[in-house]
Amino acid sequence: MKISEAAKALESLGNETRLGIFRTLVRAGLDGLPVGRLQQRLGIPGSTLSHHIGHLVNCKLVTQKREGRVLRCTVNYAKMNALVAYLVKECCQDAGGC
Amino acid sequence: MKISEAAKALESLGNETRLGIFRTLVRAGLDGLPVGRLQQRLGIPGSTLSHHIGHLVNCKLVTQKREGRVLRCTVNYAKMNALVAYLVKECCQDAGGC
DNA sequence: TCGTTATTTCTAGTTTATTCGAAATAACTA
DNA sequence: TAGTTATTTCGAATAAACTAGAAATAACGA
Repeated sequence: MKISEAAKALESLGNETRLGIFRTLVRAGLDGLPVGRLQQRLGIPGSTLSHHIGHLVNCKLVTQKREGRVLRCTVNYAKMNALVAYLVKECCQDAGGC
Repeated sequence: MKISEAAKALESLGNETRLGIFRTLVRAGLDGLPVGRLQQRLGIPGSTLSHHIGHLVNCKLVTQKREGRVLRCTVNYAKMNALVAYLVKECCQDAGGC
């Protein structure tokens, strides 16, 4: 993983609204949640929510799949794992507690 | 760790310049590096560098200790570990690959 | 005390992000 | 096709972040 890619993903998670969206999706498990359900749970205006989801999708932390009228959002665990692996590998070397 | 705290740390690392600073400090190991040495290595103007280091210090990912004329920066591994732990615990639950 | 080195704080210009209403698009159902 | 629901895109306002020169502060040595 390149540093620019990691920074992009970290930046995405580094916004409380987006981290909240992401965490909600994580808690929803492998099935994820439709955008509308996220909106219900988080109480964010649609356009704002869509903007933030777009951010997460753009850096591949979240994927979307259309199911009829509904767009289902799911955490991309592979990407998340790669990010954590990057942090541990590139940014925790030589650490006492790592 | 509260979500706001995690978001703040992630936001800090979510900037390529700061992630570069952080990674350089990690690679410097437990001794860290003085600000001036970071400046030499990264080629960033002093005021800009200071601004970014301040950001990292503010969210406690980096600590600073004065040694005479020099300010030595060191990675706060405990904080970094806590952040990674947060990501794994709060944001990787129910994951296939976690 | 004066000069030098190391670093921060101040200030301001420029860019980028956030927010959300309104309008547009997509997909279904009657 | 018309109506309805789900979601995005557009547009524009506000806020925040980034950058870096210049001035200020801190610590040392002569």
